Amino acid sequence: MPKPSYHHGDLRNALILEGINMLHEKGVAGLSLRELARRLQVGHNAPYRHFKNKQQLLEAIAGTGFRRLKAHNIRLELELAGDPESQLFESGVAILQMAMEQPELFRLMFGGYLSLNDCGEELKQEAHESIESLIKIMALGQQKGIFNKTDVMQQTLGAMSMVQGLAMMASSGMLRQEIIGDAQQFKVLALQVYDILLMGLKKRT
Amino acid sequence: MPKPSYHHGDLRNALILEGINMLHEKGVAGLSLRELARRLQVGHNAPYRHFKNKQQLLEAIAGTGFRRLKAHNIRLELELAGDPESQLFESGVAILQMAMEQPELFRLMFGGYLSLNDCGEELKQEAHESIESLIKIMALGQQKGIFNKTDVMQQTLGAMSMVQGLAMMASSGMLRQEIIGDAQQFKVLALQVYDILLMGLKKRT
DNA sequence: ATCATATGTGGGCAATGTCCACATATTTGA
DNA sequence: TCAAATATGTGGACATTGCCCACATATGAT
Repeated sequence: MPKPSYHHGDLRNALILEGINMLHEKGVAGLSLRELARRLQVGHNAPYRHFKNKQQLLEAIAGTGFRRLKAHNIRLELELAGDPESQLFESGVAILQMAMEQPELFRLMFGGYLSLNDCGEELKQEAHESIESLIKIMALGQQKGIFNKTDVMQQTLGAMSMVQGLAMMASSGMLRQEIIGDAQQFKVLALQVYDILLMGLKKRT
Repeated sequence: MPKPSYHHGDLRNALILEGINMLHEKGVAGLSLRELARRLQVGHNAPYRHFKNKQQLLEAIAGTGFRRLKAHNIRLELELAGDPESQLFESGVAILQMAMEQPELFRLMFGGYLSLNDCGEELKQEAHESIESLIKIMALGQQKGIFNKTDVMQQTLGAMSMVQGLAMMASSGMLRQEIIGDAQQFKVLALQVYDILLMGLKKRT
């Protein structure tokens, strides 16, 4: 039975979902609560019953992204158990893919729109959890003698920096046209860049 | 003689300078043309005589940043001629410093606010020139047998990715508090991360 | 059935980006 | 030299936005 009723039923989720759409269409600056409400056939104030302000909706949207990354990483931990090198690669690929396919979401998550200092504790937690497995990967790699034995945090930060940097340049269009022609060419380049990281991390044999 | 006249005299530059101030105070989203005009004691439409829209002012501001980086890199080319390793390091330090001291400007330049695809040809050129010397550095390093002999673009992209990634995380507050306590600690961490990059680039001897 | 709470509605306000017509300097050039 | 073209600045206007308010209606507990 349809619900042409006063209440929407699941407005909170609908806001997040349609919010993601609008984010992809118009970027984070173009995401408007009022238009969101219009799209969902709802008064311009209804969103405020579910989110204190625009920032909080953005945080919720970013949260879905972080949870997706975390889920992916957990799957990798199972599927590639004991193979930190592959885990590192695949987890990097996932971020790259996200940056290419949903650049606006990626930028919302990692571009500093939510200062992560003054945003909800929940998002902070989710962001942290999304990279938690990376720390495990590096620790495992060191333990197995694959990666150089140094500060785990250093290596984690190094790996994150490299991947994030490449992803950010890809998503911000900095090398969309100048350097990359097609997706294939980008894949090759990304692989080569990954090699540099790996050489920097691996033990010299 | 003071000029209490109808015309401001050098509004365009004043807009850019005060724009940089407001950028640091309120971030790129909080930069408002109208408040800018108010601060400069000028009608709310005066800015439009010098910039077609807000985006164009942002491009001009970003341009100053790119020119500064370019100037710094050129100076390095002279001062550290023939020492690509030091050039690479110092040019990375400059970016890190910018990201820490003027995070909002850094994010404007590299955070994808100006899609770099649909922005003025001039800015594209300036952005490109600001990283041009990095390409020279890598080529020189390979030539001198310091860096691995592979695709120069690959190494350039790798180096940029690592530095940009670290800088972006630093400027976006992602590791402001979680990982870093004071500036000293960050410097150490940055140095360690740089080591990973260097090991990835250098020839195995 | 009643009342508290959750959810949605409309009005309103200040701020913003941008368009317009108009005003005033400055420069040009005949 | 002086009128006309151009550059620059002004105020008014409009749509849009985020967010606050009081009010309306639905839902759920007692």
